[in-house]
Amino acid sequence: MATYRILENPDLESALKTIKEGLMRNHLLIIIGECYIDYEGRSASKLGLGERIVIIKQDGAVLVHRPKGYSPVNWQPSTTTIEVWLRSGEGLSLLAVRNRPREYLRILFTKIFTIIEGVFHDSAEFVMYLSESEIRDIIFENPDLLEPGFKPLEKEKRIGQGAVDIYGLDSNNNHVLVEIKRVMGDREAVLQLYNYVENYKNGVENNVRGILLAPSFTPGALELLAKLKLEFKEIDLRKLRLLSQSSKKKPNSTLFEYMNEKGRD
Amino acid sequence: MATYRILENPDLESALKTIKEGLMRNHLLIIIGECYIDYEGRSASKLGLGERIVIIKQDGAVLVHRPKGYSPVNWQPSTTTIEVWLRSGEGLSLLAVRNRPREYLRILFTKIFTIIEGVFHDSAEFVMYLSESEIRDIIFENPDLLEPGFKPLEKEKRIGQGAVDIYGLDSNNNHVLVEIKRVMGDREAVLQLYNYVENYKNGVENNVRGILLAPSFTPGALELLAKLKLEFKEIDLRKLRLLSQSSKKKPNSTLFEYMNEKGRD
DNA sequence: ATCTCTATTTCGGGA
DNA sequence: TCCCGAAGTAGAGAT
Repeated sequence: MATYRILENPDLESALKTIKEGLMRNHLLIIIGECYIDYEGRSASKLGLGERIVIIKQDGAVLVHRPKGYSPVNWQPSTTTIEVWLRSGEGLSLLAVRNRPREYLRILFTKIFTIIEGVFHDSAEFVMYLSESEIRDIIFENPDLLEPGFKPLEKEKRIGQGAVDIYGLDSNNNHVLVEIKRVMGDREAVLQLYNYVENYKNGVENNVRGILLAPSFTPGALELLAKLKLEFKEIDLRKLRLLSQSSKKKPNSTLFEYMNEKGRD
Repeated sequence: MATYRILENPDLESALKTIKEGLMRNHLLIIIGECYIDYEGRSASKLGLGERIVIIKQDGAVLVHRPKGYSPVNWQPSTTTIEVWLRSGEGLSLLAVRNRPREYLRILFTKIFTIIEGVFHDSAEFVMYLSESEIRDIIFENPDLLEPGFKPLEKEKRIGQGAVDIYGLDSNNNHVLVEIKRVMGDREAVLQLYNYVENYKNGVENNVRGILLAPSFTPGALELLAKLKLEFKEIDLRKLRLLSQSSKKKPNSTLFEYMNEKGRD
């Protein structure tokens, strides 16, 4: 059960004390206040005064969120050291340093509105469906989805420095390299496939086909596929999801299914 | 100035009322509580019961954070509709729907520990230094950094569907296509350059050089560069940063510079 | 430790 | 609007 405390409108000394305690104990900290931010590392940035939410997670990750938008404006992934101190007459200073790559995130709070400090528990399992690797496995088990007579031989076959998703033989014993995309296939995906095919041709054979598998394709991708004499095939994610559900044991009933069954009302 | 309120240990009815008001007024909401989460859209996921921080931003973006890690476990970028209602005997249900792509995020709170609801202001300008486009501009202005006698002619020159960073002529009037990476150059960057060069050759000339500019290169990239007869050159980001600082008017003194000058103590 | 590739990538810019 | 490529991408998996 969560154990935490809330400080409202703390003076900076109390804020400092609370934040220091939280950091020492690897607690979660949510600091809401007015601050400046500077970052220097792989790049560098600065951000003027504004009201923000700063979250320091229990593993030391730091997030700075503005009132809008999905992305944090500044951040630090799980950091080795976070220090905090008072700068008399200016505010409360927080420095988060990451070692590899060496990066510095500095926050200067001029006002702190609220601090939440404590321990939160969350050990639930996170399950994600229909990742690319899952699609690859379904195609491997159901090779006719690619084309009749296709014989898949290897998943993640190393070719050069990379690995093609599926390698196999077609009904005429041509070598087939299959690159799979879970989202719309773009030029980048085509270039990836091209690289595998050229690499494989150089190494071994000449009768090599490259097939890009995706739910849809950008015009640029289709043009490039034609130019590079590569093939493509659309996959129907809905169909794959059904196959996936029928082939493996049903997961425990989810809230989502539950809600779907019951509806909202 | 921020205007907000904090509810501690609200019953679900009060929580519902506060969240509804916050949503109606496009306020920021931070909801800390115990919840289940299901997502369905481009992919699908489920997450069992655990203690989490849910942030609903003033533009409708939704973030669900676990106690650890940089990334939100579930989220919804700025959403069209968020609904919330009570499910008697079960908890408080929140549904965030995005239209393109169509995605559903459902959160069922079984307990709500704390809610923060209010308006926060942040109109400060965010400035980022040494983005790729900035590097491109510096090279364009200082072409000798690439090689003596290089004459840059065009930035972001369209070639096929993409655009090469810099196009120009070398001292022998060869066409030169320059692809710039701010981070370590990898195989993908080489393929990108290769694609531009081939496309340009087909279209026009034969004496076309392709040069990849990056602070460093992966072994795979170097191998591929050799194979495809493309060139590369290392750039020194520190040197570029100095050039950039001296060539353009100094930005206002930043907290970062200030701290550097003064030190921490 | 390094390299490669995925991601519910998100985001911004240009056609 | 779609498409393309950057990002302080982060994170996982393989070598």
